[in-house]
Amino acid sequence: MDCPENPNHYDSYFRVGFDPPATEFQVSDYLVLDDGFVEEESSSQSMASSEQVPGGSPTGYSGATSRNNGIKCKNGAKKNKIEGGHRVAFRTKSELEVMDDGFKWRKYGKKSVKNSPNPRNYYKCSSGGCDVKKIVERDREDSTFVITTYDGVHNHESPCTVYYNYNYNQMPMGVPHAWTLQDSSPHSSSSS
DNA sequence: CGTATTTGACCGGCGC
DNA sequence: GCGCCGGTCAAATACG
Repeated sequence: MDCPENPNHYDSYFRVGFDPPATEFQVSDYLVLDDGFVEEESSSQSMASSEQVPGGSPTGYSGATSRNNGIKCKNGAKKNKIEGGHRVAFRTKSELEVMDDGFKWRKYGKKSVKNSPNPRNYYKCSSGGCDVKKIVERDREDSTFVITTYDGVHNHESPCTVYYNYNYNQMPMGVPHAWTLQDSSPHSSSSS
């Protein structure tokens, strides 16, 4: 998958740790689950939320009217396991459970897991062709912590990220390579 | 009117 | 074989 939004970006994103203008999330744990590979990194870092993009809400996404083109793996046609799928788990300390990465997420389900007293929210990328899923769950011990699990990678760029890229290019501080997307580098490097 | 969100029900997989 | 849990979809509702 070629997607520019691979976990690596998030990693760099956190490492950048530029001071956020308003919202501040503390990443307590950053787990990268990639095809059996699990990396655990406990560090308290400050991260900014893209939802505070000065440009306003990045609602300029293409109206995904085709909500029907979703996966229809109902009758045995269920998708295989996470084959080459990217799984990224974040544990952030935030009052808001929904952290806008700049992408538009559509909630498609909510389920209460027995392991946690708090319900688990299931989000899916609203962009057509992008079957990225996001699972948001509050920590059962500390409700102040939110566990966000990203499943898959975006095959498109988020308007918010592009904005950041554009903005940083003009910023004196420079732009973190993490956000410097390869604007149009569809190198399908199926890293499966 | 259109779109996003909500809730419940259904299905599949796994464990016992 | 049955039960339980997790996950997803689908229809209805609410809001913009």
